[in-house]
Amino acid sequence: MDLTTLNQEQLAAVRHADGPLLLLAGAGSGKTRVITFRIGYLIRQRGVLPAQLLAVTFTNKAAKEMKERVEELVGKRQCRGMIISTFHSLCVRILKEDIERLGYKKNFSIYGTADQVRLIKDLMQAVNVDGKKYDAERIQWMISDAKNRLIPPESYTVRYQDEYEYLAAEVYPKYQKALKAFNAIDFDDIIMLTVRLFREHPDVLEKYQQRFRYLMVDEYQDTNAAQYLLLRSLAGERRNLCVVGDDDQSIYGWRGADLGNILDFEKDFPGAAVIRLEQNYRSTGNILAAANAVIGNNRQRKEKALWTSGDKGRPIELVRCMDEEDEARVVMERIHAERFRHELQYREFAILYRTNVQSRAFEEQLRYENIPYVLIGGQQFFDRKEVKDAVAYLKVLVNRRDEVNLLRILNYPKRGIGETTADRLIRASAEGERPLWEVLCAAGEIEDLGEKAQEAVSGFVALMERYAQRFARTPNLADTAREFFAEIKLEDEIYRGTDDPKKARRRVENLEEVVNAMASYLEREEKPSLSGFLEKVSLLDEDRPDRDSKEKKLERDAVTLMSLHSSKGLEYPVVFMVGMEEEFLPHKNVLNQGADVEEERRLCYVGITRAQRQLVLTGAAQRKKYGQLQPRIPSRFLQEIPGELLDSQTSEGRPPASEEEQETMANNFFSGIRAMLGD
DNA sequence: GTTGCGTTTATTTTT
DNA sequence: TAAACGCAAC
Repeated sequence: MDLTTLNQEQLAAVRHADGPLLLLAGAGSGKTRVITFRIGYLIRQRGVLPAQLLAVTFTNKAAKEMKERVEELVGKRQCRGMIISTFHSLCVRILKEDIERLGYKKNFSIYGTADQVRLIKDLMQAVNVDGKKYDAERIQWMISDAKNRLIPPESYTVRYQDEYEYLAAEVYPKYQKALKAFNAIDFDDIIMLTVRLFREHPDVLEKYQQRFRYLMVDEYQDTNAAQYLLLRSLAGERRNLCVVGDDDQSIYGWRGADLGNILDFEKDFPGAAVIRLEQNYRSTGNILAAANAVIGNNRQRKEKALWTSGDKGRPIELVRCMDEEDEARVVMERIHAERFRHELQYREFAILYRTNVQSRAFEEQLRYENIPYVLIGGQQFFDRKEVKDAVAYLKVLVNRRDEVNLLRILNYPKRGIGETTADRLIRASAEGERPLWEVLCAAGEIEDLGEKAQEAVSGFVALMERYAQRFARTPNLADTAREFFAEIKLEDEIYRGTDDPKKARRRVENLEEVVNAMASYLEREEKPSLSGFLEKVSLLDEDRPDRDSKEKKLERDAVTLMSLHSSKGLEYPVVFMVGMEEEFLPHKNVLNQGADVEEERRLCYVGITRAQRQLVLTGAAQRKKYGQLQPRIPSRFLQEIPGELLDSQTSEGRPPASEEEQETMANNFFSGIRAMLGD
């Protein structure tokens, strides 16, 4: 650990051990390095025990990376007991320990958005009088928003008087009650319940305050009210809280992140030291100048400017294209040309866009040109129906009170428990105020159930009980799961229910991937359990297994495609920011709602600062939308970049066999040959 | 319980 | 344009 490699500010931050510290770290200022050095410094120089350290991040990826870097710095042995995790994993851990104090059982289910929406739909059906269809997702969003602001059901008040608010006010308490009856918690509860646990049971809080002597938080600008309170409680009197963040990179306001947390840190923690890291080690001068110019238009921010001791680099390219197809082609041409001229690998390119749907045109073109790529985000693996079905079975095995998932699998695959039977069971459950599972177990006692139905139900109960026991006994979870899915014939059901055989094949593969994910979980984990696996799945704590997973492990050389949001924290030698048009960036919805354009500008800033050497901005003059051509207007943020930094071009549409195109074709030819040779 | 057809509706970002 | 949904007919 060589402290002399740090600049003055970085060194000051590393050496600040006790008391609150606000580290304002601009993009590319070596922030992660400072955090890891600081952890190392505390352990090595200050004799802090690893178990007394807690570092919190937002994404599993960031947590994993930080952990690896610390281990590399101070040695794996010195890291034993140190916790570096996301807010959500940390809180699940805490809840696993003491949630019984709040009246839940330890085998609680974690509900993701899809589960939540399903439950809310059911509840709305029960409430709904006028037969009008309301958007359950919107209600889900409103409840989530309330939870992020720590508003419990009983305190939810209608402020704007729109019909959705009234509906939310009605549904929210029922929703929360149902969750508890199902022994389930949703994503927002993970944080909110932990805060409540600490507040209502000071002895529990004290336990953790005793343990965690030094707290560190990355991406502090993204914390919401609940997370803020959590940190505050944990920091306690000792106030050894070091937060790292950049108000200019706050892009999760829509998820309840409160920019006030970072802007008011000095007020919340009087006497806090403030250190700014403004020297940038990532990008060229031109790129930084553009970034500074754009973000300078925001009013709500702490004044700062990135600078570099390096040179200006190449100008930023701005390419005006005809339409989305043309845009994709332009990007491909650039990739080929850059790769050729500067001997770059595919993995050194990233294509960034505002919305996930924009990836499509690029994917098509990349596939057409045989360029390998990885797509980050988009349709989540665990959101696919077949995956959710499989996971639902496992969830019910662990927690039989989980009725959302119980109802999901009750008659899937078909086992003779039709709608009428299900309705009768549900009614019996409601009338007797007993959990649905108990009713199922006692199906024989329900008179209005036919003999056949009774048999079907008890068969299902027996099946679940049998496998619950097997899972509890065997260490070989993956094999048991495979057998389980085979026995209930999930695969057959997929083939039957999918007309396109190709799609069916895909889905079956996805089902297999669930078992594979479980197998790799078993390898990694010291004391594996079914509920442990489900926890990882719910928190998306695994590299998402998709059909590329094997190759991906070999660090495939591929172009990266992702949203601007997912790009935060990453860097690439060449970055394409595509779709630089009004209504994309800033996004249409933001404009309509008259909401915060500043957050969109920050998003733009995040994108620009991902680029190390070369930044290419593209936009289309027209674009197909819902099958119709629409004229497009260049993004207002482009005008905020000083003209002298830009090299503006117009794509020539399709020039008949230009030099560049010939080069493209030649490259395609060669990459085709390489592909044939198995390169 | 399923299939097929016509109609509607899109509209952001994710732990 | 495309996917998702509802409804009617099997």
